[in-house]
Amino acid sequence: MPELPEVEVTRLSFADRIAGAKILAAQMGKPLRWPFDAESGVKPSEIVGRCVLTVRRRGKYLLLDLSDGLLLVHLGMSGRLVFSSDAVPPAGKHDHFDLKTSRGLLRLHDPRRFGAVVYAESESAPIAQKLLGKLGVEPFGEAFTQDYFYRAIHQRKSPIKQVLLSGQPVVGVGNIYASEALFHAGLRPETLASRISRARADRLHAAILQVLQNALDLGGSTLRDFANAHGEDGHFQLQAAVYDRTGLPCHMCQTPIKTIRQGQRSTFYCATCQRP
DNA sequence: CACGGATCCTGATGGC
DNA sequence: TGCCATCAGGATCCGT
Repeated sequence: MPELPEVEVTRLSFADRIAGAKILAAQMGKPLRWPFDAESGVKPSEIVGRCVLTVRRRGKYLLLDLSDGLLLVHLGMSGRLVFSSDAVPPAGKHDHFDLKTSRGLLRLHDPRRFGAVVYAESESAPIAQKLLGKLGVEPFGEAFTQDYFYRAIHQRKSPIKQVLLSGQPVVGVGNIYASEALFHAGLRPETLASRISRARADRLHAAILQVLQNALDLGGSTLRDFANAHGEDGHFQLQAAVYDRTGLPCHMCQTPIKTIRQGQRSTFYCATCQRP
């Protein structure tokens, strides 16, 4: 479910409220993508008594810095975090991680269980490096320049849509925003990344930033079940230009939006507004 | 090494 | 109603 905007919206919705909280209990439910103690050997109960200092984001991961060590949290496809200071109902069928703190309960709800909560001693620990080490640059970071982007995609032989999804040149762009960015850049998703001109790469670079920023401003996309940690929906989906609009008229030219399959994922585009 | 495909899991939806 | 196939916001692993 969550791409960069949704992860960042989630982070912003509870980071300040949990900062400084003391951990009173930590419990895992059903297994997630990786065990909590993968490579570290540290069990949930061992972080009791530590404090949550800050909540950062790297790509689609949330990093909870503890007074000792950190937690890497990933929402996968269907994950959602809820943070509440009020009385909270007992863990349900799809609640797979509870972090009880002095400021409230942080709970991971994740029906498909592609998400993860993993402990690492530090960002340089093997497990942290395994998960974060190969990520591309942050779209809103200084390293994401037009030069960098053009050179990076110029070396890639795959269709540009797949390159955006790979998290390689740049992190945070998932299935919704890849289609949206390509629409705003007027680029066909099947276009081989290596064949994109500098001028069009620049347009795509700008489109990625614009689409992600716009989604952030709107609180993310709520297609099925996304909500921030307060339980509030996002509104980006209401203005998606192509995503999930198969057969509906393009807002720019009225041509029906097309869907294709790329690497087991749906891609949406306008065959008139977007050129190879 | 870069690429494409299979894969993890549960639930919603649509056709018959 | 039931059954089956397909699809869903991710990303790793494995074979080529």
